[in-house]
Amino acid sequence: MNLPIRIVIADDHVLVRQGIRAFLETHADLSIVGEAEDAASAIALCSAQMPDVALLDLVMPGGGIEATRAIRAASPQTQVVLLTSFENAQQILAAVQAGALSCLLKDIDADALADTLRKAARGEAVLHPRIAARLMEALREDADPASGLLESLSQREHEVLALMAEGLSNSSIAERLGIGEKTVKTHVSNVLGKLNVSDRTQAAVYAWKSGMKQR
Amino acid sequence: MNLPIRIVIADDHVLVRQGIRAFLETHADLSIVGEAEDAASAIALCSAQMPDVALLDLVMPGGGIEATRAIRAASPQTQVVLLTSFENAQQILAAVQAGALSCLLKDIDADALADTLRKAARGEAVLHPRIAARLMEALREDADPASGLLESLSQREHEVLALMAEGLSNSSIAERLGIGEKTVKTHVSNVLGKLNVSDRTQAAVYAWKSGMKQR
DNA sequence: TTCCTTCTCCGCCGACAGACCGAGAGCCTT
DNA sequence: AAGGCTCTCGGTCTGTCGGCGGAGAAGGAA
Repeated sequence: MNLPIRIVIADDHVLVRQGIRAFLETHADLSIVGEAEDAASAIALCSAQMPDVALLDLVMPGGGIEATRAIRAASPQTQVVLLTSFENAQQILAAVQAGALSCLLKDIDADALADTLRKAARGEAVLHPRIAARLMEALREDADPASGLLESLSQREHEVLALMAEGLSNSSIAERLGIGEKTVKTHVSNVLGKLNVSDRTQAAVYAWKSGMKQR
Repeated sequence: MNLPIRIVIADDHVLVRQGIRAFLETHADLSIVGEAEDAASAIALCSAQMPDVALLDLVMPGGGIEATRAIRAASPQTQVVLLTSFENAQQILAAVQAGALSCLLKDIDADALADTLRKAARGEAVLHPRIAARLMEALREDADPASGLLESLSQREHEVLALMAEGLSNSSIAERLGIGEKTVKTHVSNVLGKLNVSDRTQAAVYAWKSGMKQR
């Protein structure tokens, strides 16, 4: 057996921290090297201790996501495992993109938590099944265009928008589609009108935000 | 107990289909209403049978992702569950965005498969833990900018680009940042030069493609 | 100090963008 | 046949964009 895995716990509820500590102390290979009750002290603690794993509550004073980002920046070898009571897909997505490795619900049992922490120390991610399900939902949602406005575009206008969204000028679009530049300008004007935006850049941004796939 | 869950299996290997069928037939509430060996016949079968769940191999002639998309379009009440041997995050992401509900690895045991199918019939998603881990990796990867060119931008230029990427005009950016429009134009010109693009739309597209997050 | 970068701002000017006007041809529904 | 939609193209005009050259102030590095 190697050195014990060094862990920092951050949660704004004392009871939760004590509970987790009590759970984890029954495992000899897990060592709790510090506790914090808000984002700022969690970040400071991780900067000082450089733990293997930081176990953070997603909702805590100062913000669990901000804490994740700061800890990952200050101490890259520290893997962040998030605990959450609720299943908010957007928050979880943001947390993952901020650098969180694993996400667990608080109803997890002690052995599974210990297992997740060991995996985290090795860089292996774990997603709670219910969280995974929510994440799937979220991904499916922002995958579907269904932004309404996009559907009002004609076939040709779609093509023109797609090329606009690649950064092409009117003349380049005309060349690519084999039509006149004046025609392209007409299509562009129609697209701007239908999308309710005032210039091609906003149209391109709209296309990207809507996840227009026809690249 | 309600009506049995109607399932279509699609896999290009006969042995796999027979194996799955043998597994599932031990469950009284699961009814296999058809088998297919490629995307085209799977789509046709689902259009005709309108099953509750389609169990597809991710790699099959015609493409599991295309099959997923077509089945979801032709028979929206059919939930798609994907089976895969490999853990390619990009493919899985694409599959989820094509409308797949759950993703499993082929090393799953029969009871877990049955459980996943029952959940799928109720619209509940299941992600295989190893797939979940890969998905997390992928999400973390395309979250980090690290596009090189972006790092040559100064702080102010970053801010200006971020606002360009939201579709703001020079005057709006000036207003937002509390500086003169001429100054904004200078920054914009510098950004265009550093990013090696010729207009603000291309810069905005670049920002989006690079996954610039500083919104 | 000197040099370099960054941020700020100025004027000039050509080029493209986008609005507004009209119009002909093809296609589909009524 | 009439009306509607789409795609095509034309002209005109105003505004913004973006390039070019210049410049002052502040801060850090050599």
